Amino acid sequence: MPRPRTRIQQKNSETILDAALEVFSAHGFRGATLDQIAEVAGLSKPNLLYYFPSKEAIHQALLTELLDTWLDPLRAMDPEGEPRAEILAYVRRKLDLSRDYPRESRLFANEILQGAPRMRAAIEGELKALVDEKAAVMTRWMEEGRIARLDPRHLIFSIWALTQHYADFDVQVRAVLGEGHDPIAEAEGFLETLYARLLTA
Amino acid sequence: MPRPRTRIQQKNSETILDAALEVFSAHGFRGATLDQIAEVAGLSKPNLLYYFPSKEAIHQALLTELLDTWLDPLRAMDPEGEPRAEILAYVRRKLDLSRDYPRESRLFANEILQGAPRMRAAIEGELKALVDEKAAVMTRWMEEGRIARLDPRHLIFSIWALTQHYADFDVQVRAVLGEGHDPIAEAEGFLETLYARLLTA
DNA sequence: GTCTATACTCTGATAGAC
DNA sequence: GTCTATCAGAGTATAGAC
Repeated sequence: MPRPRTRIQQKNSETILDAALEVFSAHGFRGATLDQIAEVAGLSKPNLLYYFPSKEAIHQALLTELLDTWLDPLRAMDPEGEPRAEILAYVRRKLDLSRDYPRESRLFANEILQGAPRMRAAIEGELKALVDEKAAVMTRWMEEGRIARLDPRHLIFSIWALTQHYADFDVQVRAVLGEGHDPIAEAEGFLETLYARLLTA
Repeated sequence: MPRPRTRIQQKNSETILDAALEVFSAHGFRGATLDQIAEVAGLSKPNLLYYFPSKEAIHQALLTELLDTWLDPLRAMDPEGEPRAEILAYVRRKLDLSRDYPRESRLFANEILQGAPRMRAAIEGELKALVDEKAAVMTRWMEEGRIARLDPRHLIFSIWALTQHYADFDVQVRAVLGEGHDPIAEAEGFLETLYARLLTA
């Protein structure tokens, strides 16, 4: 993969990655083909492989980029802030990701669902470390009596599950709700109520 | 696919379906190969195709079987029961599915994640109808003041998301918790608390 | 009913002209 | 840098012996 130096290289790399995100997130790694990605990108298949050495490399580039986006909302939770507000803001940020980056959410879900074959290290390392850190903060908040006592890790899991559900299971959510709904807008109110009640001792 | 008449046909069909569930749930439809399924089943590849006409047919057989298993816990929610107990029992049944049938959960997740290409009709039909029916029951419970007012469909989504997360994202959950945990046992307590607080007005 | 051998298609990747 | 042509391997499915 040539380091993107010229403007055209920069642009093509981005075009490829965007097309790859579209296809990988919809079909998984194995289900996606270079032909599809090339078609979406508007480039020839050999041209893809001029910018990236292999299909695997394209996928890896996406995952690496993804991890930061994915962890940012939790990183931004301020240990010195007001506990309830911090947690609700975290929920809102995660929900924003489901709204604005549903393809990234599905890429991530595909990867975990299949046993995280290409992300195991990041999950056991970076992700776990961040959760440990923030779980400690939440535990302190609970000991100070500022929010209700709960298992902080399962609390975090619940936020992941409830927010990502609206991106990952979008088809099902829309099918069940029928026409004329904005699932994520509705979810925002629902989750606000849920966490307000849950965190009140 | 020969209707399983003899005992050996019955047995082989089941062996194949079990092997297929193992492989499809771990790798998705495209990611799974007949070679893998044959290997797990301990049969030859052509022998698989003696029992089922195609890879697609094996997958379809699994999905059809799956839907009933999947909807049963919600079907069993009794409109005449005690509201809080009925909903908590539903949560527990769904969590039992995540514990006892994680492969089925991942098969379902893979299918929805990729836009439900082979299940759309069932989701828009059977699934939606059941949710509509039970949402009406919940709405009545709310109007009678027996549980807190909430959007009943998002309440159901929350139960799906929170329980299936422990099967679908098992790798991540275990990586974050580290050794010496029983994720689903812990989740049971957490979710009991969550829904007790949520349903209390 | 089950196997070996094989046909045929798809797909990731490369060669080489321009 | 981009394209056409093509290779090699994998994968679904079938033919036909036993």
